[in-house]
Amino acid sequence: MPSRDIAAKELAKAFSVLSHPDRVRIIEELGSGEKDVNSLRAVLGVSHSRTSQNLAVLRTNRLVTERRDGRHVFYRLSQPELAGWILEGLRFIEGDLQASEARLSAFEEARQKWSGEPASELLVTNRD
Amino acid sequence: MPSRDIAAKELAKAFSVLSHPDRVRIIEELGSGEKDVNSLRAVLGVSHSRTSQNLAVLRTNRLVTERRDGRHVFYRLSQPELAGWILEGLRFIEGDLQASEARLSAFEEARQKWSGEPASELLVTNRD
DNA sequence: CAATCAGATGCAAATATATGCATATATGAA
DNA sequence: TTCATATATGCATATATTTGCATCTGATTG
Repeated sequence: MPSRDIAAKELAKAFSVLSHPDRVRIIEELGSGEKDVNSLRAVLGVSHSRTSQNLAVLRTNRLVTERRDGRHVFYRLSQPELAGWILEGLRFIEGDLQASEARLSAFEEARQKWSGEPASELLVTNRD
Repeated sequence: MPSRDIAAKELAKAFSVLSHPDRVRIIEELGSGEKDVNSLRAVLGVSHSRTSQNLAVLRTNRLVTERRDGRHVFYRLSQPELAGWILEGLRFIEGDLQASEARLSAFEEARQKWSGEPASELLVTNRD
């Protein structure tokens, strides 16, 4: 398989990991520091199984890493720079300026949340 | 539905537009200037229907714009920087190692082929 | 110190839904 | 009519969601 096919396939796969609302939200939440499965579940307001399975997708694709502490499993972003890259891309993805209102405001909201302070927790504690 | 949910959904949908190998390839090919449907079809080596349908997805989401010239329809990126941005994303895929040797060199090769000069055509001609 | 129990999470099978693709058909320009 | 492209339809595959069960860990009880 030609190199460009391989690269395109990998890129597409990477994007498909990001193309699920729950996973987007998880990344968003983890942007401000590690969280355990149950708090993610609570914030997202979805079933534990759904939370767990979407975390599995992120984990399998190495977007997050886990840390076990007792009965709880804490997740964090494995490549914080990734969030920055995504952030940059938003303005290209929104295409020309006539993208739908919904999408534009969604991007705006994401920009604000994602560019926020990078996890006080990550900087200070990191106790394990 | 809370605005965060809406936002996450929009973001996810935006990413899903990029989560198909053909569409990634189209974007990268258009990175070096506008092309008509049939040359895209030829480069990708897929059916015309498939080409057209994936172009439709990109068009609907305003990532590309069309220009008709006689019987031919030329496509170009709405935001030319999009191609380069996606290409940068390769490094995150490489980043989470376990990427095989073969894959790494495929990435390298793809990078070279895709990072060609950014469309002299866009700068000069634009004849229509 | 077992033995047991409950909380937190993972995993699997079944079903629902979405997406991709090829074939066929339609449009629009020369 | 023919060429270039677009769209519709139906089927196959993939992805998501729920339900139920398994596992692991820490706490409790006897």
